[in-house]
Amino acid sequence: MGDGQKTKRGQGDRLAQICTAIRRAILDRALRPGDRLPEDTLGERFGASRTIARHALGQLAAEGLVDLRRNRMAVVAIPSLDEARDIFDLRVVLERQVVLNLAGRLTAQQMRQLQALVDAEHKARHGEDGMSIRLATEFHVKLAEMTGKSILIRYVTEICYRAGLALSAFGRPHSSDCAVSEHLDLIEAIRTGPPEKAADLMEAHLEAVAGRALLHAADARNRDLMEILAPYAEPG
Amino acid sequence: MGDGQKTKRGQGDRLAQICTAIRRAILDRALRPGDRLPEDTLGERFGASRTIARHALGQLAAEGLVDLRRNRMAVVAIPSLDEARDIFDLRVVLERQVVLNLAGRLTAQQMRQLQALVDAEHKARHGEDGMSIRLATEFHVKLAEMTGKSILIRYVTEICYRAGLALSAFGRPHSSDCAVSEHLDLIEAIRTGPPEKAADLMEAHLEAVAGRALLHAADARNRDLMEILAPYAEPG
DNA sequence: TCGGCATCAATTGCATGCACTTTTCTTGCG
DNA sequence: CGCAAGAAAAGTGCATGCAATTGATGCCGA
Repeated sequence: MGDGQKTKRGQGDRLAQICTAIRRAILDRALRPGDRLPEDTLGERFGASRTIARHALGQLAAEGLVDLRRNRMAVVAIPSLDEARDIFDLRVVLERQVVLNLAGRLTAQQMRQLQALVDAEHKARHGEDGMSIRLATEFHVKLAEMTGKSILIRYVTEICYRAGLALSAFGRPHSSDCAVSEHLDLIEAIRTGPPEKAADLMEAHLEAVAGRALLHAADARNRDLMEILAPYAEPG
Repeated sequence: MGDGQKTKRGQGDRLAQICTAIRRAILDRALRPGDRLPEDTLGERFGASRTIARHALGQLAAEGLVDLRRNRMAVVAIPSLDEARDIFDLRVVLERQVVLNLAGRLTAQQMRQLQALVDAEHKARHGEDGMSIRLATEFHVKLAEMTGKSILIRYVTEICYRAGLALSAFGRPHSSDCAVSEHLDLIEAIRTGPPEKAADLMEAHLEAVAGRALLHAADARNRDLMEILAPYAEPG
């Protein structure tokens, strides 16, 4: 064992490896909407052949993180503003469910885990902005995982990543996307509060995030060309 | 044009073709939980190589319809009773959203489309039971599509298929899984009623379906071995 | 200088081949 | 007669090769 460097080690799942790497890169804004993802490059980077990279891109496309058009190079998905809104709308619904499932049932150990994640967020707050989306997402995903319901976990995880992508597309770079204190309040509400109240807090939290990021997004960028030109289309 | 039979025609997407074929087969109960899905056979059946079949299986696994374990043959997923319950729980939440989106906004044409689907269900009612799940599912999926929200559409579609699989695993063969009249009531409620009321009706409808199928499922089959043997474990 | 067109490098789509793993069948033994 | 060990068959995991498509480059005429 402890052999050289590549041939037999993580052999297990380079596919999953590629997927998670790309997901993380998207949350970190290292990959931004529209960025190209050539199969060769991907495969080469991870010591796999195009076959694997291709398969990974297929999975990511199924998750809505990658756009895959025939005979064209794969690109990181470019969410429209409407899609972004729909994503956050549904995210609210799903995460409300998470909170309803969890309210009043957190074990001490789970509390500790969540606390640790929030601490990490707090520390990273002093660093660059890029990591904040990822850490915030990890918090929300961990919450979902605590429900133990695999379907809910999968959907929440997926939609959190897509929301992160939307934030990357529309959020202002320096906006504090997920206020750390809000996560703390959330934990407290889930631990003590009545389920409905905790769920409402989650809803408010997510609305706040979406609001901060998307409210005036149309002013800032990515507007449809039609929309941009509309005012200029009047005769005279 | 009008060439022979295979080489250049549907070339476009044999992958999607395989996926939809398997999905339909699952809803029709032609494929049942645990059925084997060898790559070769699949590819051969659809005039594609294993590469494509493999990719298709990957997609279906991502949707939760197929179980994919390393070096083992793919099988149609075998939902546990808990999973089945979680699926229906989340399905209720998602389809409530669909109804809330649609309530009071159906166009005349949309009404006609839904009516047509219910008619088809009514006709098939006289035929064998197998088709009823698929037609009922098509009704629910069509409703989701009418929201125009791609994320909602994707999740509802997926969860409907998984629910169909759960029904296939636990539902009694002769149970009328989706009462046709309930779908009619649903349409009416969505057209006229206040959103919340329509959503409640959808919830009641789905609870009824799940209840009919899953309530006593544990009595009928698929019990855990531990559970089965528990009464016999007493000493003496 | 600019737009259209041919050529070419880069890239995807897919099948096939080979190594390895699992499953099934067979055969010999208790 | 059952059953376990081993051999053969079937199947998966993955890389690579080749044809087809695309996007870019450069050329030429206006």
